[in-house]
Amino acid sequence: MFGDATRPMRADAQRNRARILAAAERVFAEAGPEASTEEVARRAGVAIGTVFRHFPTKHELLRALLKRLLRQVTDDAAELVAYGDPAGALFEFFGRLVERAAANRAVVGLLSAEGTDVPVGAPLGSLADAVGELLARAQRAGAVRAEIRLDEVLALLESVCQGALRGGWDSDLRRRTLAVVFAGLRAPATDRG
Amino acid sequence: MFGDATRPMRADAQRNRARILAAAERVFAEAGPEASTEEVARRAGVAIGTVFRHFPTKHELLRALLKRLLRQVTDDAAELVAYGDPAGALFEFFGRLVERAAANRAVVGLLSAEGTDVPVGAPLGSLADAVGELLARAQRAGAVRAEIRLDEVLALLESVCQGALRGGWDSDLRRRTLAVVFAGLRAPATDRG
Amino acid sequence: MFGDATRPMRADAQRNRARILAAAERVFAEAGPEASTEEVARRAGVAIGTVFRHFPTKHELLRALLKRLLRQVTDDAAELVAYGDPAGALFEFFGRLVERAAANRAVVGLLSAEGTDVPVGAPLGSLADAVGELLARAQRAGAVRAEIRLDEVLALLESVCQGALRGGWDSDLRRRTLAVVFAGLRAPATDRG
Amino acid sequence: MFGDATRPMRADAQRNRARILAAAERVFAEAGPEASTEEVARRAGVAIGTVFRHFPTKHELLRALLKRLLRQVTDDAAELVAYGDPAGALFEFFGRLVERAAANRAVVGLLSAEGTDVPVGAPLGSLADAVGELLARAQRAGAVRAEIRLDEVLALLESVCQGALRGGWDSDLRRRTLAVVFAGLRAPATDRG
DNA sequence: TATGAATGAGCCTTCATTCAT
DNA sequence: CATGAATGAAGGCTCATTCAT
Repeated sequence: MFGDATRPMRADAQRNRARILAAAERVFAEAGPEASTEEVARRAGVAIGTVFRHFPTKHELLRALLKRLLRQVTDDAAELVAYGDPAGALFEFFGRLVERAAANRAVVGLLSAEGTDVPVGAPLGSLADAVGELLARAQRAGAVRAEIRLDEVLALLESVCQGALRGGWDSDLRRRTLAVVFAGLRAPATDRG
Repeated sequence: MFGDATRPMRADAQRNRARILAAAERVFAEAGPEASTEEVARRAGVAIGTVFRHFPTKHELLRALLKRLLRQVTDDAAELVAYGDPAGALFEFFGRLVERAAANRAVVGLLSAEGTDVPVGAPLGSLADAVGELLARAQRAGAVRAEIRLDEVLALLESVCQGALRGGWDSDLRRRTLAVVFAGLRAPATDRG
Repeated sequence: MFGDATRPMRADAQRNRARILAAAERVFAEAGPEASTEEVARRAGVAIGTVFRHFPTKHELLRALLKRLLRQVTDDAAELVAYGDPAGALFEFFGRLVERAAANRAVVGLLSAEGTDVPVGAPLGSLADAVGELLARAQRAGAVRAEIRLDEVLALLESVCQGALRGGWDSDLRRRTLAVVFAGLRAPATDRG
Repeated sequence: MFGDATRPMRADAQRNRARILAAAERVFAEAGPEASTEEVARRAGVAIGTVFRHFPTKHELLRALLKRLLRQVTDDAAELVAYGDPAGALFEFFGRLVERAAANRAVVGLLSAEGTDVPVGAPLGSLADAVGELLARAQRAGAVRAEIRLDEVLALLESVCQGALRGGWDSDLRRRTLAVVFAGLRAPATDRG
């Protein structure tokens, strides 16, 4: 009657919620957002109804996943803004994100949120902001050419993530591919494209 | 049952086959491979049965499409090998392909054939060969750094195609994004990534 | 397991049972028997499990509701038998019941119990008895034609309840519709009542 | 290319469409609109896909059924307007409709279209018009009291249909119940309801 | 006893594929 | 050969009912 208004989630429910998210992450990472909710349930070891109790819609499940991922990624960027060396931080972030994308199809949907029907909304803006900050610092530190703009950096980010995901690159190829992109961002004044 | 082994395809059958491929190209270009086969039939102006008579499986239809596309693209590259100026040909090819991909979701599946469940097989090799030739010439002409290898060029190609497709870039963004990649391939000695 | 056979229900249990019935009445009155049990629980302010502890089946819950309603209605009739004026009591009862039905979808299921899969059983008999008594008195008082039999009165009762419920009649239409029925029951030229 | 634009439906398709409608009529007549489409398919002896090919939505199936029914009923009324004797036509129509409703739950939904989420639209107006015409003629012929209005006639119609459906009346009870209603419509001037 | 999470059968709908016409 | 109707396996989602807490 009185006491805490919203009780903490029951232990088993919390466990299941976590399991479902974990399963969903794996499933969608592997098969993309077309993967069936039933498969998620199977992988999580719960009945289909349980998935829908926690996420009333497949859409919501995806959103939850994407938001979590987005938060992680944004935090990653923010952390590099705070502590990283200005010159390398952008490149470091690039590398981390691409690596993550290679293992997680969902990351990719994240970056092309506009094209998906699973909009992540405002949080996506914060990622752009964070990357913008990394870019600005790198430029002030002279590590990236001044005329580079945020939108092409984001475009490159998205591209390489997509590529890494689809292409099944090994870590060496990933390194060399990124090296080219970094060289493109860094090169002093040679661009006569 | 008896008589000549393989008759040449009847005229109307051949016309239908072509129409179906054309329709499929448009449909999959617009809506991706998830588009329904029925829609392809509708657009081709034939009945669904006809589609399945020519391509016993949706899979096969996609394969046929991809092969055709691959051939076109490969021809494009070969032509540039033959007539283009060595220094700019690779970049020109890059630009053309990305542009095509932006308008054709199928092109993208093409380049990440390995990762998809629609393998294109050998023909993919010829594209790689042609691009390899373009790369070698560009490098001999001093337009691309010597240490760049074919696989990262292909990786970049695929990446930017994916990005252009998913991101819905306008032509300006496309130009600037490619400029960075080209700078990365070209830049003299700055790469210490 | 051991000890006294049937303990009187615990106070809080009894309170819950009442709350559930009240909530169910409101819910089913508004949304019909298709309304979800969960909604009943929500409205009653109890957990779904509690509903099923008191009524092991949705079916049983409906039966309980209908029986209660039936008792109320029957009491209504009995009261009119005892105190009402013979000539008008049947019509008064008719009017009250129809009004009730217009606001309570469940009442309707009640009267067509035979046709529903929620049989109310014996209690329905008492209603018929009470209405029979009202009819007999009205006939003795010369207010209703002698050849009218109980079953058609019940049939009319049910009909108009159904109609009022489904049709969403306003009170004026209800009055005029009942007027026709009453005119039909009343003796042709004898009515001076 | 030229020739008839819209070919007549293939024989088997037409047979199936008819079977589905027939099955649907039976199923919904028995179990109401909540009955499952799967059950309709089963009863029609076709696969579920076939039902949805003919009626892309359960809703559409219901609409088709209701419209057909409505047309039949309206035709019935129109015919009585044209050929029937003014005095008896309204009562004859009443009787026919109630009889039909007793065997068909759908008829009932038809009359309470407002309350359903399967609106039949304009056609419902024509039924009201036709009944209005029957009423006007009956009144001019002196067979029905002048102060009776169309809406209470429709209300009674709906009520008795509902009642007949739900109550499972036999033909004798139906006759006697209707007799009361007719008496109410006809009785000279006694109404003091 | 009460709670509310878990279950799983069942519903509507889509779509690749088959087959009678 | 072409047609297009029929098939039936999924897929997303709901809800009565059960059972661990």
